[in-house]
Amino acid sequence: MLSRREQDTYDFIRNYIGEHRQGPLLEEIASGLGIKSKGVVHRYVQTLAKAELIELIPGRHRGIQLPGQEQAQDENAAVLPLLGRIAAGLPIEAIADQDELNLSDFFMGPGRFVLKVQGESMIEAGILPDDMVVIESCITARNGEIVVALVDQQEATLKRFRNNQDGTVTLIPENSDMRPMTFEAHRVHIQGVLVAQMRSYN
Amino acid sequence: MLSRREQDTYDFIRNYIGEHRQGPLLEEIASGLGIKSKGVVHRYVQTLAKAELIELIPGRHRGIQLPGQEQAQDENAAVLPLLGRIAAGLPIEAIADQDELNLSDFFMGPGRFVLKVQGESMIEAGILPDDMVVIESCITARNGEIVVALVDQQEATLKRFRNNQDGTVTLIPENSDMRPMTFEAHRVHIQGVLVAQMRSYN
DNA sequence: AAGCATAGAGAACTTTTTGAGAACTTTCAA
DNA sequence: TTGAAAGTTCTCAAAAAGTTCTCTATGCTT
Repeated sequence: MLSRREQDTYDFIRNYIGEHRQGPLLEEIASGLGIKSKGVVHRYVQTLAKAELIELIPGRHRGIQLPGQEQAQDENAAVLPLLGRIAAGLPIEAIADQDELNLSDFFMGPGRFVLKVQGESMIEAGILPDDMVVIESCITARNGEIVVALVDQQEATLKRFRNNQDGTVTLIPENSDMRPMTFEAHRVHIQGVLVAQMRSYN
Repeated sequence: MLSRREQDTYDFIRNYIGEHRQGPLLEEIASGLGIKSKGVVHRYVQTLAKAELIELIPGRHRGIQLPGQEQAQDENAAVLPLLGRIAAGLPIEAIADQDELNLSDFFMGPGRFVLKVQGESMIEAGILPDDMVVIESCITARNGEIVVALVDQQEATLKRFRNNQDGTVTLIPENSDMRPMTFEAHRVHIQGVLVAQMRSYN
């Protein structure tokens, strides 16, 4: 847990980098926080680095970075820093460990493609309009999987899949305003199963 | 990471090549930057070459080039085929056009990191437990944005943000079972804003 | 009162960054 | 071919910035 001034220092650094695209000098932090001694700031910066909230290149002028920055300007290895777990319900723990999330591992695979979602039929499964869904091409699905299905060779839809074992299958929307639909199995062609989903807030 | 004068040198070179379609002399760079010693410029140029920001032919007069286009497209760009739109509500159109979705464009950016969601407080915004959220580090947010906020320097939570303009801010969970919480502004530190979300079904 | 954590000042020191310039080698065009 | 022009390699130095100290002060807890 950070003290008040450590938090101030952290906020200043992020603000500065957001504005200037480079790390601040210790003396810039000092004057920004109304501190006269860069030795004091150095102490705070070291604490932040130890908490892995920032990364720093020792000795280097302006050698303060935000985690993950170096990858961003490095190559386009699609890797993001994985900082920890965030409580979306009861607050649990603050930002902590250090790891990496490789986007390729997360999304890529043979026979996969992306579709953009229209409509709200899967909204209760957390799939919203304009989300992108990653589909792995295959022609069979297990019960409960979310699939892209073509009905009567005409309409591709994203639904939860159930095989009724009696020659019919049911496509279930995750939206209480909509009804599941049951078809004879031969009318329904599976195009693929949902393996991932992504959304951009821009 | 470049120092100030290294950056100046790089800017000058790119400017020069853009204008003259050939590399500058060391002495042209020197006079352009107000440096009297070409030895100094040589040192900067070597640094830029080591960082692969420029390419140079040793010894050659005007032997400074910008990196060729060959590195522009690279081998493991995380790209998935984008096949089209899928109807999650009423079935609309079948798989159609051909395009690409670049994962880097979708997710990457300076100062971004990933957190794993715990709890169900944002479930009605389509953010489920175990989803990964991409956060862009910043310390301010606009009303309505979803933010990672630290309350009393203890608890990092994902909530929708509202500034009440009276010295208080409200953090709003997207879950009708939970109540919005209002705090004095100084108790709440924004860690970043939500820019993307992803989920894997494995 | 003693001990501890936080906060700040400032001095002394080290390292990085920047610059000058001399001496040398290579390139290139007359 | 050859000499001026340009690139390369040094050394020296100073300014700027980071690092490491010690000292002081103020609360808070025990």
